[in-house]
Amino acid sequence: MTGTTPAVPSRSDAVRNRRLLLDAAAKTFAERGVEVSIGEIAQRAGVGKGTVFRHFSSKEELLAAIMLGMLDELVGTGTALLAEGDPGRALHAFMTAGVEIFVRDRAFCEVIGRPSLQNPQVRDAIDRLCDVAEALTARAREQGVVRPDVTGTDVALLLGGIQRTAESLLSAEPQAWRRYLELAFDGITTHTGRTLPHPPPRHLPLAAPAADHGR
Amino acid sequence: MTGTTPAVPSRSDAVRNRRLLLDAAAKTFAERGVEVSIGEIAQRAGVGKGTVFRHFSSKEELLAAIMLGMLDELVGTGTALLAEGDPGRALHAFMTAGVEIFVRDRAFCEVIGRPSLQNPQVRDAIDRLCDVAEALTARAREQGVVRPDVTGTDVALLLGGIQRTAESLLSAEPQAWRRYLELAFDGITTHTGRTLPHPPPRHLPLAAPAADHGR
Amino acid sequence: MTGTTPAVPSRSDAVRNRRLLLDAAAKTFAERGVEVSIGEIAQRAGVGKGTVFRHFSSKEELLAAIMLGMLDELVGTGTALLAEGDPGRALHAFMTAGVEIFVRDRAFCEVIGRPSLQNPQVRDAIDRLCDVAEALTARAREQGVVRPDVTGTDVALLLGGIQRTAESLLSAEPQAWRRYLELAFDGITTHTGRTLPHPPPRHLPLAAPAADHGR
Amino acid sequence: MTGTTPAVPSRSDAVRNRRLLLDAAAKTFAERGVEVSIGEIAQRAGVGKGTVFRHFSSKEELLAAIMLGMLDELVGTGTALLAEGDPGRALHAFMTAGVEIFVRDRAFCEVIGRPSLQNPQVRDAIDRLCDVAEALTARAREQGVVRPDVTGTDVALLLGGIQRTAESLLSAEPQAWRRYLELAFDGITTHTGRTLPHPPPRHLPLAAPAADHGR
DNA sequence: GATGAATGAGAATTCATTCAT
DNA sequence: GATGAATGAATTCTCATTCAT
Repeated sequence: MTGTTPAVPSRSDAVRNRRLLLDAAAKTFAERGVEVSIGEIAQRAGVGKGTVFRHFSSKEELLAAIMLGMLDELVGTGTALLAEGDPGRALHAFMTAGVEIFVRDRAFCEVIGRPSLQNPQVRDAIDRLCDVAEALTARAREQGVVRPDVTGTDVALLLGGIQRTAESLLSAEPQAWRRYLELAFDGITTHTGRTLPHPPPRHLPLAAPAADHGR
Repeated sequence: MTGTTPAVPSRSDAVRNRRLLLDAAAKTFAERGVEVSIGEIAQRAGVGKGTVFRHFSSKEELLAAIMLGMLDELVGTGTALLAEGDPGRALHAFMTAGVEIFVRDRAFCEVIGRPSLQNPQVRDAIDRLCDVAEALTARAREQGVVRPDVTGTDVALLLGGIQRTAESLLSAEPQAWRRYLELAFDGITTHTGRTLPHPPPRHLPLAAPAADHGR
Repeated sequence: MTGTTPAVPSRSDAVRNRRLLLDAAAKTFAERGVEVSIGEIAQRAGVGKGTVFRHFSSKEELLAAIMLGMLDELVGTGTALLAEGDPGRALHAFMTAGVEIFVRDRAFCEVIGRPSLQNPQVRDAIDRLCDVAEALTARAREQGVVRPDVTGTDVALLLGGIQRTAESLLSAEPQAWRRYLELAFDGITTHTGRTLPHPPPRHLPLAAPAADHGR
Repeated sequence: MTGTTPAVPSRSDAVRNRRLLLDAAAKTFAERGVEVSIGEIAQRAGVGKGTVFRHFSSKEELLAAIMLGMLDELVGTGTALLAEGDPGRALHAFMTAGVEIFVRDRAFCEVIGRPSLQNPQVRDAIDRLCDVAEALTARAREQGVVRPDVTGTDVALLLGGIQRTAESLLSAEPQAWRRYLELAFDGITTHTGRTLPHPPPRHLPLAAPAADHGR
């Protein structure tokens, strides 16, 4: 209903294959990035290439399905953390979980927030992510833990930025991202009195292709 | 003298074509990223494909030449800023210049700090960049503007992270990166009393291939 | 099972295409030598270029498959001739069959015994060829038909030499090679009392690249 | 007069460059075969690529000039050997000198007698070579040293065949060709009573392209 | 439904030859 | 005359996607 591909197949072997496929694709995309060939994913899943295209009408859509899963997992984590008593601690835990996803998954880094990923379901999931990030941020802001001009979207955007900062260190120092998470956390929690120079974004617009770079 | 490719050819037509080529490549890489084909760059420069390979023995080398120019420009800016009286202001200006390069150039973002870029000259330029970043950072640190546990390499790494944070906003709001630059600057200038959780990196190791992601 | 490429695909269309491909490649290599492009072979087989690479992972491998077939055919002929009562006649028939392959196939001439052909299966087939040549030669030697200092490897090497001797005559006189086969056969069967000046080779070492010529 | 390229340039630097070029081309072709690029030869000669084409209107023509020199050297050797008292010894020495050229020069092997080399001057030189080979062979034949049905052209053709026989051994055993020279020499000197099955060729026809294989 | 075979556009790179300097 | 810059056709190989089995 949300595309050309049935969300859930009826035959039991089809259900099983879809599961195998998602698992194999998740692992392969995570390790090798979006450039992996469909053939390799199919092989790793133990199915034929045609089966991939039966379940997902394009590579793009398969990738989107994987992203969706990760985004929703993070949304779930954030939602659960809303129950945590200490708003600052909750926000920190949420950011930790978010950066961990980026650190763990190469394809996720490569496409999240990039114009190449136009899938509407993913956009919706990103909106949900911003919402839960905003909820967590609002609590912390109200308690004075976070500076008043920082939003949930800022927080969501920072996740990828933190991973990117640490990226070249990670193979030698897999935990290096924690350093930059802390730096960023200090940046948003501290109130220096200065106001941030640019108004906070409301949505992540997934810019039109080829427009996110170059003047 | 700096490799297999003469840095500057002697004949006037070659000089002119090299210039056209570098300009076209810089623009094309900046706008479209490293995936652009040599054919497109050649076309844009108004020369044949073969001419590209006469001047640069591979696509990789052409890309490295472009990167080198940008890195050295930034190193020059940083060096000049060492003469600025206010260390904090100098560091801020340096970071602004750095992020601007990332924001302007898609290919730069795609390869800096990634294992795919193994060119030794580029590595040297990155070392120089870290050196000047360290010099600027040390001055600011000594004056108490920057927290004692932040290094020049941290600062260099942050440049890409700041761009990445703003990336998806830039097509709609080209100046949005300034917001995240400020956030990051606050993060490094403020001393909350907490110590950063991971020891500061000394070098940018240009991580071993295929190891910067995945578990 | 004999490498990365399945020796025989299971689907009938694949079997058919593989057959078309091998036939087209064999003919084209035979007529035009190793320099023919994959595109031409594909065209001649009536398939797309990609299909060639599906069946054989590189041009090199396709060529090796063709060579292997011819070598094994000759090994089979030699083995059958071991049952022939007259050892001299059997050896002669083997050499005839061998030179005929060289005469028929340009690519075979171009790569057999050359360092460019490193395929281990082909090397094994050449070893088998030397073995059967040695078996045939030994029988003839024991009967005094062949001089005592001539080996099976000599015989194997002579096959290419005989074709090469006649090569420039063949387009005008397709049977001219028989003349030089006879000359060579007389050379190995006669015992003049003189000893050959160089010790007989045991193996065909497939010389290290770039070392088979030049001082 | 024999082409578009002046046989001998008049300016002294041109004379010198032609010499440098021929020397460099001879060495390079000998070591690396006909596939070497003109650029490499030019570099080795210390001249520009354009200079090569000023002296020789195509790569083909440069190659022919080199071949010509080697053929004429061998013709000279053969002519001198006509003065040797022992006809068998003279023929043997001639063949030794001939095979040595093939062994020493990779490009020579690759093109002599092949349809790709259509140069008329080279054809004439090959005719001269056959003539001197015939003169040497005739003397030996008349003395009963060589069988009556072997001609000078047979001898000329055998030179390449002998090299080809030994080819794959030469990197490990640089003198291995002597073994096959002896075998061939025994073949032509012995008279077994059998008659060679194919009539002797008179000329080396340099077959039309693409016709020397196939069928 | 599953399979994997076929396709063919597209990429980087090489090099003989031409021609402006 | 000498130079070396420019050219562009040609090559091998990859891979998302389609479709016959």
